Amino acid sequence: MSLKYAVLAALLEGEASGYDLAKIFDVSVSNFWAATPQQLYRELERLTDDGLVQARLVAQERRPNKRMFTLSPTGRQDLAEFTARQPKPTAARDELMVKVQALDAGDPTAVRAHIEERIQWAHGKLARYERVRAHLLGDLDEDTFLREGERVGPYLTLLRGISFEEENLRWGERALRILDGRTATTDRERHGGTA
Amino acid sequence: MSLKYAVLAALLEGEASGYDLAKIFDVSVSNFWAATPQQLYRELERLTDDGLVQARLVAQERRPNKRMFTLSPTGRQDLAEFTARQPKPTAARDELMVKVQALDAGDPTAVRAHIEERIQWAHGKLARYERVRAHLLGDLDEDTFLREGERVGPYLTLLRGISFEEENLRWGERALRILDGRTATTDRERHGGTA
DNA sequence: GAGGTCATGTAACAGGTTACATGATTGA
DNA sequence: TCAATCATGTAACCTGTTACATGACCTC
Repeated sequence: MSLKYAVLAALLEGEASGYDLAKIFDVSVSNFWAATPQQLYRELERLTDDGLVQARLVAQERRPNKRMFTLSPTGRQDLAEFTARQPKPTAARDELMVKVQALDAGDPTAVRAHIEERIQWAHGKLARYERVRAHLLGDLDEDTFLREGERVGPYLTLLRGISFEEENLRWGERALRILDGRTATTDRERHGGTA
Repeated sequence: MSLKYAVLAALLEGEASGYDLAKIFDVSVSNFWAATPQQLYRELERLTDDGLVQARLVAQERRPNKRMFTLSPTGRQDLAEFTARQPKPTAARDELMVKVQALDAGDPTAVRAHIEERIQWAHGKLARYERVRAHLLGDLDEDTFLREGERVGPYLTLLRGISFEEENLRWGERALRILDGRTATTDRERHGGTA
């Protein structure tokens, strides 16, 4: 049900094609709501049928035709009412953590490598977030933007995305140190100790 | 597909009924994999059919009968192989953030109230996590446990859950200050300023 | 000429959500 | 007596995932 509103909220930025939305979801919305392009196309179909978005066909030369979608007044109002309703609690789905949970009965070396990949991933995400942040701020400094900017919503969700990835980094580094501390112990036990 | 392994990983703690698992998911596993009781019952059915868990019926007096589930050797091996495979990236689903994203076109007062509720929720989760942490540590201090404890996996995922909720708290407080700064500005503009 | 981007879509299946149902026991 | 706890389950529906298909362009 919330994918619907995530799409409507994304369309607050302006007219977009399904393809555009897929990219927007990939770089920013995915921090709080993940969706595949297929989900988006299906959802846009429904939103158009229900009159919450307006679609117009744009013919292109040398490119396939595309459909551009805009929030309709009904859609905007539906979205506004949604913001007033009480949200459901966060539902996390992190496969890495399932592997970490089972680490001791599994393959600790492989899980260690997965954690390292997560750290690299977080670095990449943070770099992209910094570009999104600069774009949102435009030529304002942060304080001015937060006091007077027209739309702080996207900035607030971005801040949450940034702190999430920073925590991934901190947690990951700590987890690696902990795991290394354990193999070190095993090594000392095996070889007779070097403390 | 990962719910399967989240259940198997939870059964590493020992034999449990569907009802027990629902509680375990509620207090700890839900940080990285949320599931309703109905999902768990269905999954346990499948895991039993596939021989990854063993079920035994326990007749009770004054209580409905229950089925207790244990990891089978096959299940344990399947879980170990799972830990070695590369995890999919995290998929976030946070309805509050959808509302925050649309805040400027919605009901900022209501969204502010949702953020306050999220803060309260985070306080509650943190309190419960501290109890889980004390339980995991037993009578060891943290360093010793991390070096020599038999199962650090659940402790590592717990640390991630704790830092997630602490970030919710920090983000929420900051978001409230930002929103208040904006209504204050509007008030000054309306009434002629008090700076 | 191989792989990436633009741009959309179908179909089949797997997984998640919600509502409902049962029924005894225990504690406020 | 009301609500919560223990304990499981069915059915219907809605969402999410994966594989596949099309086809022209652009860059290496």
